[in-house]
Amino acid sequence: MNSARIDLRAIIKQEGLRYTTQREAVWRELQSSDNHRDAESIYFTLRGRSINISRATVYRTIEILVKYNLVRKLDLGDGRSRFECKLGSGHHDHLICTKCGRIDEFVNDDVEELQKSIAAENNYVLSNHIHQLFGLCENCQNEEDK
Amino acid sequence: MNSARIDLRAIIKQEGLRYTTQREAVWRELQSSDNHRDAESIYFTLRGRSINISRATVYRTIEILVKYNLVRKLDLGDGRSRFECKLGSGHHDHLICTKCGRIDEFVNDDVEELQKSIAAENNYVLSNHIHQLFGLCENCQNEEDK
DNA sequence: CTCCATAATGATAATGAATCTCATCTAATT
DNA sequence: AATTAGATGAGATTCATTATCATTATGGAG
Ligand SMILES: [Zn+2]
Ligand SMILES: [Zn+2]
Ligand SMILES: [Zn+2]
Ligand SMILES: [Zn+2]
Repeated sequence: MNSARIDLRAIIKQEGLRYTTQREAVWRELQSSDNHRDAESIYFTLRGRSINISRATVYRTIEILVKYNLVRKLDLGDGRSRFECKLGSGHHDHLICTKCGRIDEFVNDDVEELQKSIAAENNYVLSNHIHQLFGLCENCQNEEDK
Repeated sequence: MNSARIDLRAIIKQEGLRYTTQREAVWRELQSSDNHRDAESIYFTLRGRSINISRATVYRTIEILVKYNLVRKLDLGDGRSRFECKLGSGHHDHLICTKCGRIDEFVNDDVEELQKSIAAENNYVLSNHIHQLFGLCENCQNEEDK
């Protein structure tokens, strides 16, 4: 339910930080809407709801959410960071349509295992990875036929 | 040997473009030095060799090299693009040390096959992918023990 | 070799995402 | 209500990259 909201307040408090309307708004927005949002989009959505917030605060709040592992930061290669709420979904990677920008998610345990062995072979201790597949989604393939 | 240089001249000419000293210099620099160079590094190296070139021309030349598939553009997540000459090495992906910035390369055909099946399952026609593993390299792990 | 059209270059301004500054505001406790 | 330190907003700043445009130089024609 809204355990998520409670989570943020608890974390915020525990760290001696303050639970502000701006922080709550960004967190709710990231939870309730589609994932893979960029900062500008969050900023405009909240402004459109008459919530008083600045770009700087959007960025600062997201930074906190990422720090406390509630939000994942994505670099999809288009110059702006995207963010997705980590509640309610496990680790996944992304398929991105180069034509329409559609983003799909995939989970593949075999690849995850191979990543571990690649790291081991190269004497790396892994912390994270980026795995993104770019191409044409089904819709955009069909439009190519015209 | 220098078939590469000939390649560029041929491509340049074929497109009705002009083979300038700046374009040759950038291409030679990318061929002769370590891979994973950023534009600024190429700019300064060439200036250091008394080659007259501007940042804009470095970027413009790299754009051409990427367009004609001689150079691959990498986004390693640190805010600046890296470039690597595609001659003399097949497709590979990267391991990146988050502490010292070291970059290693890996080739894994099993992963490449899995990428194809993931794309097929999701009805995507793949064009390319980004696969980067981040962690601590061997040296940096040892320094952690201090 | 010289001329010429035009592609290419360089200096600089502009862009855009993200961060920083700092005066002002406000959450949270007393 | 007063207090205080953390949080905010407006605007400046940074940094990589791109755009502008006057000047330069390539490469083909003659
Ligand atoms: Zn599409
Ligand atoms: Zn996702
Ligand atoms: Zn290292
Ligand atoms: Zn490489």
